[in-house]
Amino acid sequence: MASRQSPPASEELPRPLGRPRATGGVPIGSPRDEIVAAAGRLFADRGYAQVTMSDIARAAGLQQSSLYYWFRKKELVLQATFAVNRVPLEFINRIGARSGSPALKLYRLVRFDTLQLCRSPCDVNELERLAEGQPDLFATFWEDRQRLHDWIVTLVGAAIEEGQFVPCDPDLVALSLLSFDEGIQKRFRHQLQHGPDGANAFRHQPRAAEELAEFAAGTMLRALLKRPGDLARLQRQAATCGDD
Amino acid sequence: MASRQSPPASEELPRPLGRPRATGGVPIGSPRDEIVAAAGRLFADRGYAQVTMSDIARAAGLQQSSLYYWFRKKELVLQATFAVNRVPLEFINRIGARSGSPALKLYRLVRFDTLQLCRSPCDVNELERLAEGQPDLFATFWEDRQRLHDWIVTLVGAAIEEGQFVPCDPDLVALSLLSFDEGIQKRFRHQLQHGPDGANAFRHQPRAAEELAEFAAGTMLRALLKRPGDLARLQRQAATCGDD
DNA sequence: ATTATCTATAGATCTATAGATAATGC
DNA sequence: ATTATCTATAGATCTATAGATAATGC
Repeated sequence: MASRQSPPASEELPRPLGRPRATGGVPIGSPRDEIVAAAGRLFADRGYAQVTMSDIARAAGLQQSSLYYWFRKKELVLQATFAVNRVPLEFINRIGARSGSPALKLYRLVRFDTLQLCRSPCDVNELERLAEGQPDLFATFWEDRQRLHDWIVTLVGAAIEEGQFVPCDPDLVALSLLSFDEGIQKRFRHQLQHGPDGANAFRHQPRAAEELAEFAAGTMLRALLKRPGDLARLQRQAATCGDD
Repeated sequence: MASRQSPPASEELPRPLGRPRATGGVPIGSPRDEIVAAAGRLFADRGYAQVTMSDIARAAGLQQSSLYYWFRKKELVLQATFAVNRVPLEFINRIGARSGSPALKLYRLVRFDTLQLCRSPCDVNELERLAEGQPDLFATFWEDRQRLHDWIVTLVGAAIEEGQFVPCDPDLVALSLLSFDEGIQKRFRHQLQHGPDGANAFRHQPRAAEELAEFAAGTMLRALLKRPGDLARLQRQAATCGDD
């Protein structure tokens, strides 16, 4: 466990294998991880389609074609950026396993999903478009999302059953919740992409992802609860055992 | 007013000016309108970026380069498809002028906006991305959207003032409402783009734009109303004087 | 002469591949 | 020998322009 992770910091880095980079730079960790990190930042900044392999290479200190040593296709870079933060489903299971009413679980779920979408490297709408052409590459992402949908349907059904929610169509609610999260995510990104100065930026106050996630969950739950007054208690419960 | 719009249908169409088309086809109305209509269908189908000038030309019965006689740039085609259904702001003014509580107006607004986004030729997210690079071309679209945002802020503020809504941040509400509409719109489109068979399509029941719009407005209003029981009356009021 | 089309192609932009090269490891 | 880079470039795909051409209108 306490294996030598690195030699004393004062010593010189051991020269890595292979031909040295033209930039003279030396990768700190694994070159692959550095590429993925750089790509993630660029995708989040400009959107996948607007980022070229040249951009990624430059950001990672490589020539364009050297990227192909690590990733055979551009889509594989994106895939890798998603593999990095693939906690969602695990987290969903954790929420599911914990105690609490269906409403509380739903609150946590919406909050978490919004937050997670805001933080992931690329706009879910863009991923969707890419996934159309490459069903296999992004299969896990869509499976996760589908499972989330199905689980929301279950939770909403249970909450109606228990009389906690007003009667409604669970499938329609699930679709709406996810749409809401995705819509919020998009606004959050857009706000980042232009900054407060841009003439094209929407003029609304800048919002933190946490604030948006909390508000989204609160709004949706209030709409669903038979007694909206219960929301405050729900929010206290969701806050006490901090999950994210 | 009763000017001859066309000769009796049985007669031959008068040959239009210019070199005949290679396909032999003859435009029914204005070639420009036909191009815009064809482009609108294609954009809605596949998304703007996935449609090339060749695609549009073929759909309109022309060679690719002939398009440039009518539209100097691809973006201008998109702009024209939006000019076609540019009712939104006018409609918003109509809602504003009519009688009714702020809550009722907001209900109508959300419903209308969702419907309008679902029906417009291209995904609002995609338009957003394009508008970044071409601020001037799509200025009116963004102005409309911004005005919508500002007006929602006003309405929400008024509803809080009157004690109809629970206390909340009007700017955050406006941002959320528009995000919701845009998210719903995206799902609606995706459902269309793949049909019920596609392996990548989200497995939720297919929904009509009207149903989604009604549900979105209802959900959001219920979340905001101090007495959620008022929603039913609101919906009756919104239904009686059919606006769309 | 004017209009609306055509054919042909320049030019830009990316992805991806081929093959050379400069390190280390054994 | 292996590894990881480099340079150079083929190939694909689109947008947009240049200039020819085939109609009608006057």
